[in-house]
Amino acid sequence: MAITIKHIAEQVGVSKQAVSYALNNKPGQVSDSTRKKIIKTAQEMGYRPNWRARSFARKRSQIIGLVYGRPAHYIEQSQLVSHLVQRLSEIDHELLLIPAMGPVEKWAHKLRDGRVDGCLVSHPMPLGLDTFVAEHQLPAVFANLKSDLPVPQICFDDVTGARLAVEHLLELGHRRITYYCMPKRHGEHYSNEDRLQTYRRMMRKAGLDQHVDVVVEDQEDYAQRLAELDPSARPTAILAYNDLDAVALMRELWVHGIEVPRDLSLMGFNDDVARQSSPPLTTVATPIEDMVDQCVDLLMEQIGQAKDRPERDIQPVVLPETLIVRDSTCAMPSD
Amino acid sequence: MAITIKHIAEQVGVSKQAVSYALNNKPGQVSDSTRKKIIKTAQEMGYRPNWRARSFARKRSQIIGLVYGRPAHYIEQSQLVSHLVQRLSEIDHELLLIPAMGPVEKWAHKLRDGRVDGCLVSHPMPLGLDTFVAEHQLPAVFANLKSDLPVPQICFDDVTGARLAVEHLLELGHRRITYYCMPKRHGEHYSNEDRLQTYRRMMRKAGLDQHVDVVVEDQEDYAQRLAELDPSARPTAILAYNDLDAVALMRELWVHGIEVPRDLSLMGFNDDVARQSSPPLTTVATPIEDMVDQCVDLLMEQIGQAKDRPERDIQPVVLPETLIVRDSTCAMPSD
DNA sequence: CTTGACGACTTGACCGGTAAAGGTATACTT
DNA sequence: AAGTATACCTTTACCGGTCAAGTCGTCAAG
Repeated sequence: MAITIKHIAEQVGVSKQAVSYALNNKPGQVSDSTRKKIIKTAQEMGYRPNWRARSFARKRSQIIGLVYGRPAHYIEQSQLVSHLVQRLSEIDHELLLIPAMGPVEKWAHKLRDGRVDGCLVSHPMPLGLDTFVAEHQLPAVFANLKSDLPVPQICFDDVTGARLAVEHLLELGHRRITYYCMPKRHGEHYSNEDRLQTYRRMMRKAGLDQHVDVVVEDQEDYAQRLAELDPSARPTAILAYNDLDAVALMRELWVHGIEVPRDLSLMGFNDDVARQSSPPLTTVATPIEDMVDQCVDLLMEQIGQAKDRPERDIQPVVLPETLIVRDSTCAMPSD
Repeated sequence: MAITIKHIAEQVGVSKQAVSYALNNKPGQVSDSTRKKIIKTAQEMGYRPNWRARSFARKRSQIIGLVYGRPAHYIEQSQLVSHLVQRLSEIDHELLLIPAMGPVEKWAHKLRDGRVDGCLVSHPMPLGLDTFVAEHQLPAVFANLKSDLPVPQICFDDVTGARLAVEHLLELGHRRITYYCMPKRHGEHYSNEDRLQTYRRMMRKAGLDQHVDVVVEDQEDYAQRLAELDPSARPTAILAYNDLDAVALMRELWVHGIEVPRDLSLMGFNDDVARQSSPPLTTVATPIEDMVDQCVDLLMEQIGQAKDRPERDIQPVVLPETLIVRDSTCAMPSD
């Protein structure tokens, strides 16, 4: 049987409430001497506040939910999760994983029934969650997601990021540049759209319309097809939608005898697994940690003001992306 | 203001308790007609049980904690986490991440104060946690960890796994085989010990004592040193402690002009990132999903019987490992 | 006709904290 | 000396469920 404040109260000879005051450091409610006595006894008895009772009474669980879609994306998210946990622990909060499977109604109630104080929604956005959040005015932040609804959201400047990427490849002398991404799946990341559009615009501007070659494919097939092409017809550079796809493609290319960057320059986005590949991938970094920090701040702000609710101002925050040049891209041989 | 059972009770014209009975499908306490009426009203009013109140009253949170050490290990754990979440959701539970930083006393109380019903401890084991768990008889399972204390634990058969690996390399004709691992850090995985010992034993048995060359090093340095060695003195095969280290080493080797498997066969353990490398890594798979399943079962068993506590029988469960041959190992040129 | 069993509720207490209002004594005004 | 502020504690109620015991008809058995 665990120790409760009642036990301490009896032991010290004061009321429950006095103990509560003392242990919560409420100022001016308890004399210093009794406070010390109470704290000492609590420590001696090994008291730990019952977390369930406390969150019930306080109407706050100190838990933040992370809502996310397909579990396969976990690797991509490991940075996010790890930094998020870190950040939350600094403010004495914890992270609950809330997989979003099936229709919103099936699981979204978990965000309203008190198990979490607020939530962070991560890519890919479960269909209809923005509606749900807006409707119930839930404390939530959409991380790296875009929604038209007035929900707090933080995302990256993919337009600039893609511009940097294309510029990098152009500067290296590449002309046959392909944008590469996987088929669009339900709830797909908006980033792809922005990156793709920017790529197209940049290519057009550079007068390379005829080779605006966008591929949405299956990896193995694609590598095979590239290998069969005559090198003079093959793209000399590929800009992949993200690092994970880029690295996977790099492997397939290797299998088919195309070596990066000797035969083909390849780059990705996100700077997540980019460092692990051979060769290390040139990429456009998305500052995940900054994003997490901002998400947490925004979320705490919402939770704090939960009562007054002075209509939240929903300015989507946009974070900058930066080019990181590694070894998977190189200049065209000057011929 | 959220709907509570009290509201429903008033609406239907019955007592709170009747509503509770009806909604929890307690048999023989409520007539079918009122039950239906209650359920219908609850649905109409959009009732959702207050999760905080419920877990307080039931003394059960339906939350399982995942205790883990250094956050850097997150990638390795993504399979575990993703499958664990999946599995828990099937039994209506959720996963809370509990990072173990600093001394046990600082955070282990979280496992006792009711925020989780039980926990799964993952690699690396926080120092002293087994003692804590044993002492307080907490519902917990140590996943892929070994402890001498009587705590429930599930781990892999690393002896057999390492044997398979070495046999594989020997069969390919390799003789200069090196076991490669990173310097031992606090709370290091026991697997390394078992794998290393088995490697040594196998090599001795094969009469290759003189070349029992175990390296514990820094990656970049090591690749450099290998590159500087004369190929005839260099190991022809490296068995890395895990895939992550193996892949990282592969990259460094590539940088220094040593190509896998042409110049050197390389393999790892775990089959986590093995498929992503170029070339795909030969590895010894550790069946994470099986492990998770067993962990969950074991944990639920403990939680269920929490009251009677018929002294738990602590038989460490051992799961088999299997060899997966991919493209990073090949036969020695027959000379 | 009584007794007992049972089904279908209701009542009151309780989980372990917290919030708010309610005493006292002491000190400080005026 | 009466009024009032203040410091320090206690009392009571409450959060929203659940548990266990109690009530009250009804119906069957004795």
